Amino acid sequence: MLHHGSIDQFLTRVADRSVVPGIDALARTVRVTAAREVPLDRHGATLVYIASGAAKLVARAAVEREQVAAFNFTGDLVTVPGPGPHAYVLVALVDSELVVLPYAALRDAVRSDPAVLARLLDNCDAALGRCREKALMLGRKTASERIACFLLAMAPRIGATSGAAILLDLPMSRRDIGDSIGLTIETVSRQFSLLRDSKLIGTEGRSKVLLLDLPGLELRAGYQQNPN
Amino acid sequence: MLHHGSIDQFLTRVADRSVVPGIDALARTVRVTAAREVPLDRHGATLVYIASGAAKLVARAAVEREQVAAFNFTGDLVTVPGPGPHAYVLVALVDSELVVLPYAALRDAVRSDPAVLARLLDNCDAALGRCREKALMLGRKTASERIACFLLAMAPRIGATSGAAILLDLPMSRRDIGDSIGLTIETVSRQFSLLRDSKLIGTEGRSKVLLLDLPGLELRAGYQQNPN
DNA sequence: CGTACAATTGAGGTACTTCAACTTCCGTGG
DNA sequence: CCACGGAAGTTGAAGTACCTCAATTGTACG
Repeated sequence: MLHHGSIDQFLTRVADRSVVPGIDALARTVRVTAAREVPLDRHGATLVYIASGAAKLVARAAVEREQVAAFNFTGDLVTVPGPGPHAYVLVALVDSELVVLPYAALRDAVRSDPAVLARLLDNCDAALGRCREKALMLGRKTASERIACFLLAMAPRIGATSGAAILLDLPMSRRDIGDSIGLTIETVSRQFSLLRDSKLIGTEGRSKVLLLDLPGLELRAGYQQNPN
Repeated sequence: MLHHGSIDQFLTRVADRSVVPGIDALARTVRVTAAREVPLDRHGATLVYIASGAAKLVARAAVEREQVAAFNFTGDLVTVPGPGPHAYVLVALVDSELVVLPYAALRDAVRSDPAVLARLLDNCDAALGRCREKALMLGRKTASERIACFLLAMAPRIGATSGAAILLDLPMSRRDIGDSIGLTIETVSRQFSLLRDSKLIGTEGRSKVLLLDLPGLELRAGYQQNPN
Protein backbone atom coordinates (compact mmCIF):
# COMPACT_ATOMS: atom_id res chain seq x y z
CA MET A 1 0.00 0.00 0.00
CA LEU A 2 1.24 3.42 -0.91
CA HIS A 3 1.56 6.21 1.61
CA HIS A 4 2.35 9.77 0.86
CA GLY A 5 5.92 10.41 1.98
CA SER A 6 4.94 12.85 4.73
CA ILE A 7 2.67 10.35 6.43
CA ASP A 8 5.43 7.75 6.30
CA GLN A 9 7.72 10.27 7.94
CA PHE A 10 5.09 11.03 10.57
CA LEU A 11 4.64 7.34 11.38
CA THR A 12 8.31 6.48 11.67
CA ARG A 13 9.00 9.57 13.77
CA VAL A 14 5.96 9.47 16.01
CA ALA A 15 5.18 5.76 16.19
CA ASP A 16 8.64 4.34 15.52
CA ARG A 17 7.14 2.09 12.88
CA SER A 18 5.38 2.37 9.55
CA VAL A 19 1.93 1.14 10.52
CA VAL A 20 -0.69 2.47 12.90
CA PRO A 21 -4.09 0.86 12.34
CA GLY A 22 -6.62 3.26 10.88
CA ILE A 23 -4.18 6.09 10.38
CA ASP A 24 -4.80 6.36 6.64
CA ALA A 25 -8.43 7.19 7.21
CA LEU A 26 -7.43 10.03 9.57
CA ALA A 27 -4.26 11.64 8.29
CA ARG A 28 -4.26 14.18 5.52
CA THR A 29 -1.19 15.65 3.88
CA VAL A 30 -1.30 19.36 3.19
CA ARG A 31 1.08 21.74 1.48
CA VAL A 32 0.85 25.31 2.70
CA THR A 33 2.69 28.27 1.25
CA ALA A 34 4.32 30.95 3.42
CA ALA A 35 1.97 33.25 5.37
CA ARG A 36 -1.04 31.02 4.64
CA GLU A 37 -3.31 29.64 7.34
CA VAL A 38 -3.36 25.84 7.63
CA PRO A 39 -6.89 24.64 6.77
CA LEU A 40 -8.30 22.63 9.69
CA ASP A 41 -11.53 20.89 10.55
CA ARG A 42 -12.84 22.98 13.40
CA HIS A 43 -14.92 20.45 15.28
CA GLY A 44 -12.24 19.84 17.88
CA ALA A 45 -8.53 19.94 18.51
CA THR A 46 -6.20 19.06 15.63
CA LEU A 47 -2.79 17.44 15.64
CA VAL A 48 -0.37 18.72 13.02
CA TYR A 49 2.98 17.15 12.18
CA ILE A 50 5.41 19.43 10.41
CA ALA A 51 7.12 17.20 7.85
CA SER A 52 9.03 20.20 6.57
CA GLY A 53 8.80 23.93 7.08
CA ALA A 54 7.84 26.10 10.03
CA ALA A 55 4.61 27.47 11.51
CA LYS A 56 3.22 29.76 14.18
CA LEU A 57 0.29 28.85 16.40
CA VAL A 58 -1.71 32.04 16.80
CA ALA A 59 -4.41 32.90 19.32
CA ARG A 60 -6.70 35.83 18.57
CA ALA A 61 -7.20 38.09 21.58
CA ALA A 62 -9.05 40.58 19.41
CA VAL A 63 -8.83 42.08 15.96
CA GLU A 64 -5.29 43.39 15.50
CA ARG A 65 -4.21 41.79 18.78
CA GLU A 66 -2.71 38.38 18.22
CA GLN A 67 -0.63 36.23 20.51
CA VAL A 68 1.74 33.67 19.04
CA ALA A 69 1.31 30.70 21.37
CA ALA A 70 4.18 28.74 19.82
CA PHE A 71 6.60 28.54 16.94
CA ASN A 72 7.12 25.08 15.49
CA PHE A 73 9.65 23.70 13.07
CA THR A 74 10.41 20.63 10.93
CA GLY A 75 9.74 17.44 12.86
CA ASP A 76 7.55 19.14 15.48
CA LEU A 77 4.11 17.96 16.51
CA VAL A 78 1.59 20.70 17.34
CA THR A 79 -1.84 20.44 18.88
CA VAL A 80 -4.15 23.20 17.73
CA PRO A 81 -6.93 23.75 20.28
CA GLY A 82 -10.51 23.43 19.08
CA PRO A 83 -13.45 25.72 19.93
CA GLY A 84 -13.04 27.68 23.16
CA PRO A 85 -13.00 31.22 24.51
CA HIS A 86 -10.42 32.22 21.89
CA ALA A 87 -9.81 31.08 18.32
CA TYR A 88 -6.50 29.45 17.41
CA VAL A 89 -5.06 29.15 13.92
CA LEU A 90 -1.87 27.65 12.57
CA VAL A 91 -0.06 29.80 10.00
CA ALA A 92 2.86 28.64 7.88
CA LEU A 93 5.95 30.85 8.15
CA VAL A 94 7.56 29.32 5.06
CA ASP A 95 6.33 26.85 2.46
CA SER A 96 5.57 23.74 4.50
CA GLU A 97 4.47 20.13 4.23
CA LEU A 98 2.15 19.09 7.01
CA VAL A 99 0.24 16.04 8.17
CA VAL A 100 -3.11 16.99 9.69
CA LEU A 101 -5.17 14.70 11.97
CA PRO A 102 -8.27 15.20 14.13
CA TYR A 103 -6.83 14.85 17.62
CA ALA A 104 -9.78 13.05 19.25
CA ALA A 105 -9.91 10.43 16.51
CA LEU A 106 -6.16 9.86 16.71
CA ARG A 107 -6.34 9.52 20.48
CA ASP A 108 -9.04 6.94 20.04
CA ALA A 109 -7.12 5.02 17.38
CA VAL A 110 -4.02 4.74 19.58
CA ARG A 111 -5.94 4.20 22.82
CA SER A 112 -4.19 0.91 23.54
CA ASP A 113 -0.84 1.78 21.96
CA PRO A 114 1.54 2.75 24.79
CA ALA A 115 4.42 3.62 22.47
CA VAL A 116 2.47 6.28 20.58
CA LEU A 117 0.79 7.56 23.74
CA ALA A 118 4.21 7.92 25.36
CA ARG A 119 5.43 9.85 22.32
CA LEU A 120 2.43 12.16 22.42
CA LEU A 121 2.94 12.67 26.15
CA ASP A 122 6.63 13.51 25.66
CA ASN A 123 5.63 16.03 23.06
CA CYS A 124 2.94 17.55 25.27
CA ASP A 125 5.33 17.78 28.24
CA ALA A 126 7.85 19.64 26.10
CA ALA A 127 5.19 22.02 24.78
CA LEU A 128 3.92 22.64 28.31
CA GLY A 129 7.44 23.36 29.52
CA ARG A 130 7.99 25.89 26.74
CA CYS A 131 4.59 27.46 27.32
CA ARG A 132 5.35 27.91 31.02
CA GLU A 133 8.64 29.58 30.21
CA LYS A 134 6.73 31.83 27.84
CA ALA A 135 4.18 32.67 30.52
CA LEU A 136 7.00 33.58 32.89
CA MET A 137 8.51 35.79 30.22
CA LEU A 138 5.22 37.51 29.37
CA GLY A 139 4.27 38.02 32.97
CA ARG A 140 7.44 39.07 34.70
CA LYS A 141 10.25 39.97 32.29
CA THR A 142 11.30 43.32 30.86
CA ALA A 143 11.55 43.97 27.13
CA SER A 144 15.30 43.41 27.05
CA GLU A 145 15.02 40.20 29.06
CA ARG A 146 12.30 38.94 26.74
CA ILE A 147 14.36 39.38 23.60
CA ALA A 148 17.31 37.59 25.18
CA CYS A 149 15.02 34.78 26.39
CA PHE A 150 13.51 34.49 22.94
CA LEU A 151 16.86 34.19 21.20
CA LEU A 152 18.15 31.67 23.76
CA ALA A 153 14.97 29.61 23.39
CA MET A 154 15.35 29.55 19.61
CA ALA A 155 19.01 28.50 19.74
CA PRO A 156 18.54 24.79 20.53
CA ARG A 157 15.63 24.53 18.14
CA ILE A 158 16.90 26.15 14.93
CA GLY A 159 20.41 27.32 15.79
CA ALA A 160 23.51 26.25 13.88
CA THR A 161 26.85 26.40 15.66
CA SER A 162 29.18 28.81 13.95
CA GLY A 163 32.48 28.64 15.80
CA ALA A 164 31.92 29.84 19.34
CA ALA A 165 28.72 31.58 18.24
CA ILE A 166 25.29 30.29 17.24
CA LEU A 167 23.67 31.34 14.00
CA LEU A 168 19.91 31.70 13.84
CA ASP A 169 18.08 32.06 10.55
CA LEU A 170 14.75 33.28 11.88
CA PRO A 171 11.80 32.38 9.65
CA MET A 172 9.50 34.82 11.46
CA SER A 173 9.14 38.59 11.13
CA ARG A 174 9.66 41.20 13.84
CA ARG A 175 5.90 41.37 14.13
CA ASP A 176 5.72 37.62 14.77
CA ILE A 177 8.43 37.94 17.40
CA GLY A 178 6.58 40.79 19.03
CA ASP A 179 3.31 38.86 18.97
CA SER A 180 5.14 35.95 20.58
CA ILE A 181 6.76 37.83 23.46
CA GLY A 182 4.15 40.49 24.03
CA LEU A 183 5.88 43.55 22.56
CA THR A 184 5.41 45.84 19.57
CA ILE A 185 7.61 45.62 16.47
CA GLU A 186 9.20 48.92 17.42
CA THR A 187 10.22 47.71 20.85
CA VAL A 188 11.55 44.47 19.37
CA SER A 189 13.58 46.46 16.89
CA ARG A 190 14.98 48.79 19.54
CA GLN A 191 15.99 45.87 21.74
CA PHE A 192 17.72 44.16 18.83
CA SER A 193 19.66 47.37 18.26
CA LEU A 194 20.65 47.55 21.94
CA LEU A 195 21.84 43.92 21.92
CA ARG A 196 23.84 44.65 18.79
CA ASP A 197 25.39 47.74 20.39
CA SER A 198 26.32 45.59 23.42
CA LYS A 199 28.08 43.10 21.10
CA LEU A 200 25.87 40.29 22.42
CA ILE A 201 24.47 39.60 18.96
CA GLY A 202 25.23 40.39 15.37
CA THR A 203 22.67 40.67 12.59
CA GLU A 204 22.82 40.07 8.88
CA GLY A 205 19.93 41.01 6.67
CA ARG A 206 16.43 40.72 8.05
CA SER A 207 16.49 37.18 9.29
CA LYS A 208 19.98 36.15 10.38
CA VAL A 209 21.04 36.66 13.98
CA LEU A 210 24.39 35.60 15.37
CA LEU A 211 24.47 34.89 19.09
CA LEU A 212 27.96 36.08 20.00
CA ASP A 213 27.97 35.86 23.79
CA LEU A 214 25.77 33.16 25.30
CA PRO A 215 26.72 33.81 28.96
CA GLY A 216 26.09 37.50 28.37
CA LEU A 217 22.71 36.72 26.83
CA GLU A 218 21.78 34.43 29.71
CA LEU A 219 22.64 37.21 32.11
CA ARG A 220 20.55 39.62 30.07
CA ALA A 221 17.72 37.06 29.98
CA GLY A 222 17.67 36.93 33.76
CA TYR A 223 18.24 33.19 33.88
CA GLN A 224 18.33 32.00 37.44
CA GLN A 225 20.48 29.02 38.14
CA ASN A 226 18.32 26.44 39.86
CA PRO A 227 19.94 26.53 43.32
CA ASN A 228 19.85 22.72 43.71
CA MET B 1 -0.84 -4.58 51.98
CA LEU B 2 -1.59 -1.19 53.46
CA HIS B 3 -1.58 1.98 51.43
CA HIS B 4 -1.89 5.42 52.78
CA GLY B 5 -5.33 6.72 51.86
CA SER B 6 -3.98 9.45 49.56
CA ILE B 7 -2.08 6.99 47.41
CA ASP B 8 -5.20 4.85 47.11
CA GLN B 9 -7.08 7.92 46.00
CA PHE B 10 -4.35 8.76 43.50
CA LEU B 11 -4.43 5.25 42.05
CA THR B 12 -8.18 5.01 41.67
CA ARG B 13 -8.39 8.49 40.15
CA VAL B 14 -5.36 8.36 37.88
CA ALA B 15 -5.13 4.65 37.04
CA ASP B 16 -8.79 3.69 37.49
CA ARG B 17 -7.68 0.79 39.68
CA SER B 18 -5.92 0.20 42.97
CA VAL B 19 -2.69 -1.32 41.74
CA VAL B 20 0.14 -0.01 39.61
CA PRO B 21 3.25 -2.19 39.82
CA GLY B 22 6.08 -0.51 41.64
CA ILE B 23 4.10 2.53 42.69
CA ASP B 24 4.74 2.04 46.40
CA ALA B 25 8.44 2.42 45.92
CA LEU B 26 7.90 5.74 44.12
CA ALA B 27 4.98 7.53 45.70
CA ARG B 28 5.32 9.51 48.88
CA THR B 29 2.49 11.11 50.80
CA VAL B 30 3.13 14.60 52.13
CA ARG B 31 1.10 16.97 54.28
CA VAL B 32 1.89 20.61 53.71
CA THR B 33 0.49 23.51 55.68
CA ALA B 34 -0.70 26.74 54.07
CA ALA B 35 1.99 28.98 52.50
CA ARG B 36 4.65 26.23 52.78
CA GLU B 37 6.69 25.03 49.86
CA VAL B 38 6.18 21.38 48.90
CA PRO B 39 9.48 19.52 49.46
CA LEU B 40 10.63 17.88 46.21
CA ASP B 41 13.56 15.86 45.01
CA ARG B 42 15.20 18.20 42.59
CA HIS B 43 16.89 15.78 40.24
CA GLY B 44 14.21 16.06 37.62
CA ALA B 45 10.55 16.81 37.07
CA THR B 46 8.08 15.79 39.78
CA LEU B 47 4.48 14.73 39.54
CA VAL B 48 2.23 15.86 42.37
CA TYR B 49 -1.32 14.68 42.96
CA ILE B 50 -3.41 16.94 45.15
CA ALA B 51 -5.46 14.58 47.29
CA SER B 52 -6.91 17.56 49.11
CA GLY B 53 -6.13 21.25 49.27
CA ALA B 54 -4.80 23.74 46.73
CA ALA B 55 -1.39 24.85 45.49
CA LYS B 56 0.35 27.36 43.25
CA LEU B 57 3.13 26.42 40.85
CA VAL B 58 5.59 29.29 41.01
CA ALA B 59 8.43 30.18 38.65
CA ARG B 60 11.12 32.53 39.89
CA ALA B 61 11.98 35.21 37.32
CA ALA B 62 14.17 36.96 39.88
CA VAL B 63 14.11 37.81 43.55
CA GLU B 64 10.81 39.56 44.27
CA ARG B 65 9.56 38.75 40.78
CA GLU B 66 7.55 35.56 40.73
CA GLN B 67 5.21 34.19 38.14
CA VAL B 68 2.46 31.80 39.15
CA ALA B 69 2.46 29.25 36.32
CA ALA B 70 -0.67 27.51 37.53
CA PHE B 71 -3.15 27.16 40.35
CA ASN B 72 -4.18 23.62 41.18
CA PHE B 73 -6.93 22.20 43.34
CA THR B 74 -8.16 18.97 44.93
CA GLY B 75 -7.95 16.11 42.45
CA ASP B 76 -5.50 17.90 40.13
CA LEU B 77 -2.28 16.42 38.87
CA VAL B 78 0.64 18.86 38.50
CA THR B 79 4.02 18.36 36.88
CA VAL B 80 6.69 20.49 38.48
CA PRO B 81 9.56 21.07 36.02
CA GLY B 82 13.03 20.02 37.10
CA PRO B 83 16.28 21.95 36.64
CA GLY B 84 16.21 24.49 33.82
CA PRO B 85 16.71 28.18 33.12
CA HIS B 86 14.29 29.07 35.92
CA ALA B 87 13.47 27.42 39.24
CA TYR B 88 9.95 26.16 39.88
CA VAL B 89 8.45 25.45 43.28
CA LEU B 90 5.04 24.24 44.38
CA VAL B 91 3.54 26.14 47.32
CA ALA B 92 0.45 25.07 49.23
CA LEU B 93 -2.26 27.73 49.42
CA VAL B 94 -4.12 25.94 52.19
CA ASP B 95 -3.30 22.89 54.29
CA SER B 96 -2.98 20.11 51.72
CA GLU B 97 -2.44 16.39 51.34
CA LEU B 98 -0.27 15.52 48.39
CA VAL B 99 1.17 12.47 46.67
CA VAL B 100 4.63 13.17 45.29
CA LEU B 101 6.37 11.05 42.62
CA PRO B 102 9.54 11.47 40.55
CA TYR B 103 8.11 11.95 37.07
CA ALA B 104 10.77 10.06 35.10
CA ALA B 105 10.47 7.00 37.33
CA LEU B 106 6.69 7.04 37.09
CA ARG B 107 6.85 7.35 33.33
CA ASP B 108 9.14 4.35 33.26
CA ALA B 109 6.91 2.31 35.57
CA VAL B 110 3.83 2.88 33.41
CA ARG B 111 5.70 2.66 30.09
CA SER B 112 3.47 -0.15 28.82
CA ASP B 113 0.28 0.92 30.57
CA PRO B 114 -1.89 2.72 27.99
CA ALA B 115 -4.64 3.58 30.48
CA VAL B 116 -2.34 5.53 32.78
CA LEU B 117 -0.46 7.09 29.87
CA ALA B 118 -3.76 8.25 28.41
CA ARG B 119 -4.72 9.77 31.74
CA LEU B 120 -1.41 11.59 32.00
CA LEU B 121 -1.80 12.82 28.44
CA ASP B 122 -5.32 14.10 29.11
CA ASN B 123 -3.98 15.94 32.12
CA CYS B 124 -1.08 17.43 30.16
CA ASP B 125 -3.36 18.52 27.31
CA ALA B 126 -5.60 20.32 29.78
CA ALA B 127 -2.63 22.00 31.46
CA LEU B 128 -1.24 23.05 28.09
CA GLY B 129 -4.59 24.49 27.08
CA ARG B 130 -4.80 26.53 30.25
CA CYS B 131 -1.19 27.65 29.92
CA ARG B 132 -1.82 28.87 26.38
CA GLU B 133 -4.84 30.84 27.52
CA LYS B 134 -2.64 32.32 30.24
CA ALA B 135 0.04 33.24 27.73
CA LEU B 136 -2.57 34.97 25.60
CA MET B 137 -3.78 36.85 28.65
CA LEU B 138 -0.29 37.89 29.74
CA GLY B 139 0.79 38.90 26.27
CA ARG B 140 -2.17 40.71 24.81
CA LYS B 141 -4.84 41.56 27.38
CA THR B 142 -5.39 44.73 29.40
CA ALA B 143 -5.57 44.72 33.19
CA SER B 144 -9.37 44.74 33.22
CA GLU B 145 -9.56 41.93 30.65
CA ARG B 146 -7.09 39.89 32.68
CA ILE B 147 -9.10 40.05 35.89
CA ALA B 148 -12.27 39.05 34.04
CA CYS B 149 -10.40 36.18 32.32
CA PHE B 150 -8.99 35.05 35.63
CA LEU B 151 -12.38 34.96 37.34
CA LEU B 152 -13.99 33.16 34.39
CA ALA B 153 -11.17 30.62 34.34
CA MET B 154 -11.59 29.93 38.05
CA ALA B 155 -15.38 29.50 37.80
CA PRO B 156 -15.47 25.97 36.34
CA ARG B 157 -12.64 24.84 38.61
CA ILE B 158 -13.69 26.04 42.06
CA GLY B 159 -16.97 27.84 41.49
CA ALA B 160 -20.22 26.94 43.24
CA THR B 161 -23.48 27.88 41.56
CA SER B 162 -25.42 30.28 43.71
CA GLY B 163 -28.69 30.93 41.94
CA ALA B 164 -27.93 32.67 38.64
CA ALA B 165 -24.51 33.69 39.98
CA ILE B 166 -21.32 31.73 40.67
CA LEU B 167 -19.61 31.92 44.03
CA LEU B 168 -15.83 31.68 44.18
CA ASP B 169 -14.01 31.16 47.45
CA LEU B 170 -10.53 32.08 46.32
CA PRO B 171 -7.76 30.38 48.30
CA MET B 172 -5.10 32.73 46.91
CA SER B 173 -4.20 36.28 47.92
CA ARG B 174 -4.29 39.38 45.72
CA ARG B 175 -0.54 39.02 45.42
CA ASP B 176 -0.93 35.47 44.12
CA ILE B 177 -3.54 36.64 41.63
CA GLY B 178 -1.25 39.46 40.51
CA ASP B 179 1.68 37.05 40.16
CA SER B 180 -0.55 34.79 38.10
CA ILE B 181 -1.83 37.37 35.62
CA GLY B 182 1.17 39.68 35.51
CA LEU B 183 -0.12 42.64 37.52
CA THR B 184 0.65 44.25 40.88
CA ILE B 185 -1.57 43.81 43.92
CA GLU B 186 -2.62 47.44 43.61
CA THR B 187 -3.79 47.03 40.02
CA VAL B 188 -5.60 43.81 40.90
CA SER B 189 -7.34 45.60 43.74
CA ARG B 190 -8.31 48.57 41.58
CA GLN B 191 -9.73 46.28 38.89
CA PHE B 192 -11.76 44.35 41.48
CA SER B 193 -13.19 47.66 42.65
CA LEU B 194 -14.09 48.65 39.09
CA LEU B 195 -15.81 45.31 38.46
CA ARG B 196 -17.72 45.75 41.71
CA ASP B 197 -18.76 49.27 40.72
CA SER B 198 -19.97 47.87 37.37
CA LYS B 199 -22.11 45.29 39.21
CA LEU B 200 -20.32 42.46 37.38
CA ILE B 201 -19.10 40.96 40.64
CA GLY B 202 -19.76 41.19 44.34
CA THR B 203 -17.22 40.58 47.07
CA GLU B 204 -17.47 39.35 50.63
CA GLY B 205 -14.48 39.45 52.91
CA ARG B 206 -11.05 38.87 51.40
CA SER B 207 -11.67 35.67 49.54
CA LYS B 208 -15.26 35.38 48.39
CA VAL B 209 -16.21 36.70 44.96
CA LEU B 210 -19.65 36.41 43.46
CA LEU B 211 -19.80 36.42 39.67
CA LEU B 212 -23.05 38.25 39.04
CA ASP B 213 -23.07 38.72 35.27
CA LEU B 214 -21.29 36.03 33.26
CA PRO B 215 -22.09 37.46 29.80
CA GLY B 216 -20.89 40.84 31.02
CA LEU B 217 -17.70 39.31 32.35
CA GLU B 218 -17.10 37.45 29.08
CA LEU B 219 -17.51 40.72 27.24
CA ARG B 220 -15.09 42.40 29.65
CA ALA B 221 -12.69 39.46 29.23
CA GLY B 222 -12.59 39.99 25.48
CA TYR B 223 -13.71 36.47 24.72
CA GLN B 224 -13.94 35.96 20.99
CA GLN B 225 -16.51 33.49 19.86
CA ASN B 226 -14.76 30.95 17.69
CA PRO B 227 -16.37 31.89 14.36
CA ASN B 228 -16.92 28.24 13.37
C1' DC C 1 -10.76 43.66 71.81
C1' DG C 2 -6.43 44.58 69.99
C1' DT C 3 -2.89 43.54 66.82
C1' DA C 4 -0.72 42.31 62.48
C1' DC C 5 -1.22 41.79 57.99
C1' DA C 6 -4.05 42.12 53.70
C1' DA C 7 -6.43 45.04 50.83
C1' DT C 8 -7.77 49.52 49.19
C1' DT C 9 -7.13 54.15 47.55
C1' DG C 10 -4.45 58.10 45.99
C1' DA C 11 -0.44 60.66 43.68
C1' DG C 12 3.37 60.61 40.91
C1' DG C 13 6.81 58.00 37.91
C1' DT C 14 8.24 55.01 34.00
C1' DA C 15 8.57 51.36 30.56
C1' DC C 16 6.50 50.38 26.78
C1' DT C 17 3.17 51.91 23.14
C1' DT C 18 1.56 54.80 19.57
C1' DC C 19 2.23 57.75 15.86
C1' DA C 20 5.26 59.38 12.40
C1' DA C 21 9.21 59.76 9.33
C1' DC C 22 12.99 57.68 7.43
C1' DT C 23 16.07 53.76 5.89
C1' DT C 24 17.18 49.20 4.48
C1' DC C 25 16.28 45.04 2.35
C1' DC C 26 15.26 42.17 -1.40
C1' DG C 27 12.39 40.35 -5.13
C1' DT C 28 11.12 41.84 -9.72
C1' DG C 29 11.66 43.57 -14.20
C1' DG C 30 14.10 46.34 -17.23
C1' DC D 1 23.58 43.24 -13.78
C1' DC D 2 21.51 47.09 -11.96
C1' DA D 3 17.55 49.93 -11.00
C1' DC D 4 13.10 50.18 -9.14
C1' DG D 5 9.34 49.75 -5.83
C1' DG D 6 7.05 47.97 -2.01
C1' DA D 7 7.34 45.93 2.25
C1' DA D 8 10.00 45.29 6.48
C1' DG D 9 12.67 47.32 9.69
C1' DT D 10 14.70 51.24 12.29
C1' DT D 11 14.75 55.47 14.83
C1' DG D 12 12.64 59.48 17.10
C1' DA D 13 8.99 62.06 19.89
C1' DA D 14 4.95 62.10 22.51
C1' DG D 15 1.24 59.52 25.04
C1' DT D 16 -0.63 56.17 28.34
C1' DA D 17 -1.46 52.04 31.06
C1' DC D 18 0.38 50.15 34.62
C1' DC D 19 3.86 50.44 38.40
C1' DT D 20 5.89 52.38 42.54
C1' DC D 21 5.59 54.69 46.71
C1' DA D 22 2.81 56.17 50.50
C1' DA D 23 -1.07 56.48 53.59
C1' DT D 24 -5.51 54.62 55.02
C1' DT D 25 -8.93 51.18 55.76
C1' DG D 26 -10.45 46.54 56.39
C1' DT D 27 -10.18 41.74 58.00
C1' DA D 28 -9.28 37.78 60.57
C1' DC D 29 -6.90 35.69 64.27
C1' DG D 30 -5.18 35.34 68.91
